[in-house]
Amino acid sequence: MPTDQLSRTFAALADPTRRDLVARLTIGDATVGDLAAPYAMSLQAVSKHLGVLEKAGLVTRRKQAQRRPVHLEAEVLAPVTEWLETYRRRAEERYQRLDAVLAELSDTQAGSDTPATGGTR
Amino acid sequence: MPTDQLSRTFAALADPTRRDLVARLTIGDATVGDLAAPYAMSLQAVSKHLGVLEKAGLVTRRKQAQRRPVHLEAEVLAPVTEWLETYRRRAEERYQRLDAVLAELSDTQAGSDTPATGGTR
DNA sequence: TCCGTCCTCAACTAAGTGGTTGAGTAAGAC
DNA sequence: GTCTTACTCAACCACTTAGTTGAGGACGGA
Repeated sequence: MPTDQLSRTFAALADPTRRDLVARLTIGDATVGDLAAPYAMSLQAVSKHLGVLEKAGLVTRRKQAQRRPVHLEAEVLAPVTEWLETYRRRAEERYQRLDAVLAELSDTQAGSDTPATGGTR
Repeated sequence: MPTDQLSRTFAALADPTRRDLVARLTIGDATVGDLAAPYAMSLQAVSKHLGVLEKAGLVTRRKQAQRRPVHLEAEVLAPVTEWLETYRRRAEERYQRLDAVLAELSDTQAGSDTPATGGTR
């Protein structure tokens, strides 16, 4: 896994179990045992998943006696959303420019019967 | 890598080279060779990266003589953004409820020394 | 027809992932 | 003290990933 922050966050969310953990943590903090209960995998496996989320900064673990309550740090989702929105928007703008060009082209064609001069494609 | 769509998309974006490819493709379609040029890795490696993006549905490849122009399918970013926004919002709502509880608690403390008679506000 | 360009496929390697089990640690309960 | 709970750490496994090199296919140009 590459070491940059955005990559770590994307990678952390590229697993259904970890996304489910994040989803459940929006309800409230929970201990490792509570979190692990619903899954058909060992507690250790879930602890590892939490480790991945922790390295990505998505989650922090407090100490409370033997418990280790897990807390969601939802702010770090923001840069990810931002990246996605930036490029989705950029792509959309490009389509709109393209549509405009096509519209102009078909106007030209409609206006005269001479075939388009600059026929690309 | 798990086989569900959302996981594939997150995983595809969890690599800086692939994110850069997506970013550059918002400018416009490009051939594999053009895309590979700036990177310090083989053409084959870039072709593999494009394969990953293609499996995630983020990209399609046309045939045009020997060229294989790559096209970005930006719509598939939407479900990812949606997932992120859903849970970011859910977490935020929880914080606001928590803040409200805390505010009420400190109001009660500040307002009188007799314990709260009823919910103020 | 042969040649060069553009690209994919196949095989391999090193490193990382997601799971397992077993052992160990820290802290409250008795 | 001893026991139990809640968890982490370490070693191991099968599998995937990101890169490499080498070979080859498809197509346009001379």
